[in-house]
Amino acid sequence: MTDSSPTPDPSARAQRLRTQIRQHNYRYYILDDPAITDAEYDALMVALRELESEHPELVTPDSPTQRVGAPPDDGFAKVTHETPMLSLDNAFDADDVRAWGERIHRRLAPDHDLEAAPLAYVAEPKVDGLAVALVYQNGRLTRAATRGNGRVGEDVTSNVRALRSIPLVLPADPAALPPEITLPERLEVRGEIYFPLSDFEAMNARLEEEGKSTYVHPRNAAAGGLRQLDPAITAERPLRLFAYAVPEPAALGVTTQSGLLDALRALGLQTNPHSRRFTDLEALIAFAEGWLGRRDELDYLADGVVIKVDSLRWQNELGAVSHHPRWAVALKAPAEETTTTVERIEVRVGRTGRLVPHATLAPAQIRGVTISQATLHNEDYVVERDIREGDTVLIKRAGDVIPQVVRVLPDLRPEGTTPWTMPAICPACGEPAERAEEESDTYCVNASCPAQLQRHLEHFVARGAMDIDGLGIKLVTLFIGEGLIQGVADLFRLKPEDLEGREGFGEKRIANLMAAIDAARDRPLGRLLVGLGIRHVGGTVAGLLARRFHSIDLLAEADEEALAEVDGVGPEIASSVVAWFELPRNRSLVEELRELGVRLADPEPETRAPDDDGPQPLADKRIVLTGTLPTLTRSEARALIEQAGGKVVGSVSKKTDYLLAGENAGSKLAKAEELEVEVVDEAWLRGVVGG
DNA sequence: GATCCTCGAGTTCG
DNA sequence: CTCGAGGATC
Repeated sequence: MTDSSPTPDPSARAQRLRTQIRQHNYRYYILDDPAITDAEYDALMVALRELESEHPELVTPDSPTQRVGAPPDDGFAKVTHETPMLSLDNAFDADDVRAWGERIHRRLAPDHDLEAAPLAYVAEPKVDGLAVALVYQNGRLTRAATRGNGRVGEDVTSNVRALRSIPLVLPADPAALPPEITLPERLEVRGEIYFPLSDFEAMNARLEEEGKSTYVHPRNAAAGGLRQLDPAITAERPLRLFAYAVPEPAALGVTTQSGLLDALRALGLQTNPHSRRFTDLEALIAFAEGWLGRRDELDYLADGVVIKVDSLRWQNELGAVSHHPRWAVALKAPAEETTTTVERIEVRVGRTGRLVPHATLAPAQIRGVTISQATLHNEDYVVERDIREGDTVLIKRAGDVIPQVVRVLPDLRPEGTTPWTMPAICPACGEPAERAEEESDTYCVNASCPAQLQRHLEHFVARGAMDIDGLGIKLVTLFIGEGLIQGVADLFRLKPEDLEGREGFGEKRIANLMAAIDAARDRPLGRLLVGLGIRHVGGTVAGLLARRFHSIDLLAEADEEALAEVDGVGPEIASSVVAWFELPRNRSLVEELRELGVRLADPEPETRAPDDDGPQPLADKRIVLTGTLPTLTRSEARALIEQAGGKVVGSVSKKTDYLLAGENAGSKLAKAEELEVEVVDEAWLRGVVGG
């Protein structure tokens, strides 16, 4: 065996074994050049384990034997990502990529001579796996979290620690680390965890042999593996990671995406071996399209090719919109399509009264998932494609998720079909339906339409609105069916006696439900406004209105002009709000809710006038943010500014009052100086807002 | 008037 | 996730 000369000192011997094992992991996973057989590797592990069990005091938390720790006891803790994990903008063909290239050139051109220093890009196949964020503190893996919704993910540290392909310690091989790369105290690495296809097939073959059920999709198997409550099971799945991003790359001493990938590799993390740098976008497109056609040569599922601007400085200047960076785009592989037949087209009624045509399909498989329904959106969608009952249609899963009818195959149309038409009446209540001239949607305008009422109640109790725990679609349906409730106000009139003696309603459940309804009386105004279902008023707009008006009475009195003064509210939303409060039935609903003890106002700080948010030192000031601030994130700075009455705008112009600049400020700083805009820093902001 | 971005609403399957 | 449409900005 490799460790053939045991030293008398167990501590030194343990050290040596650990180093050997780490090096073999590194060779196996990163260099793809194993120096020993699996059996030899296992023997090293056995030796280390024996040594550690004889000398428990020698066990260190980062020892390879400690990968599988205690299973988490209940579920997974939530982790908030300090820098949100954004998704990628999609391109569906080469022209979309060209348009993206032109957009970023247009954005950078005013401030830079792009002729002299052409943009470079980095492209690599896009792995269809699970995005994760790994945190290394002083080189030790201390936390691993899933992407989740981008802002909050799940803590899967103990599971990720169980994966041999992910180093517990960085650098994995100090000798291979070039001197110019510095390991910061805290390093967050982002990447994609995936199930290699060869291993996936082997696992399925084994499961089948054992008579167990197999996995349909490698991503599900990888996700299932990561979310095992028992990390020992995770350890059996040979999941791998491609690292591709670091939220704060400056700390690593790199200036480009390609340099970042080199650094990650030098630290011992695997990166996509097919990553390539281009200065010619056309050459890159050829490369990307090449991979789209040869996806099956890869040992992982790829759903496209990721393209990024190479320069981190330019990435920084391009910035991001709310859910994707401007400096990257994913050229998506065409979604897998298949054919099926339309069994029926029916029309459903949404809570707004919108009539939505819907196709029931003969069940069809796409990538192992059975599709049996698809939305047809609106009248135009069906009529333009001339989709009829009985038709054979091409379907796909848009974004690999939402079933979509792409087009009809007219040659396969049976005899005797008739074109589909939007019904003139609401299928639920039979009242006439209306479609405004310039709109694509048809509405049932009957305010007492039972379908709308049902949807409305479901919405009222849902998360995001009044959030009544334990009250969902099922109970709403039951309560309406039994005549217990006819509108949202009736929810607050429910008494325990109404439910007693019903099947499934024990004492405990009734008490819980009553408590949940009671708790809903005290929701913030914004949530109540969401629940009321005013057209164009969702979570965001409701929050804006609540912040400005504080109470439903003041909101009800506001005219269109006053409403449109709120940033984010224009004429459409304003008129929709006014129209809602003009209806007598809505006014009386508000009165009923008031009598039933539902809170209709947000508490105001004592010293405040109704339309004052406290001191407004930055009232009407327009401020641009640039660079990295010492302690505040961009969104925190934005929140502070807005709280003080200021407005954060995207680009420097004559109308800008201040430029709030941090480190690595780029063109905005130059522009501000040119336009003689006052440049300020974080300390100034804290001073002004009294922070 | 064009362009970019954000928001609301409805959406499927496991 | 996708669609359509509203709003901000230049």
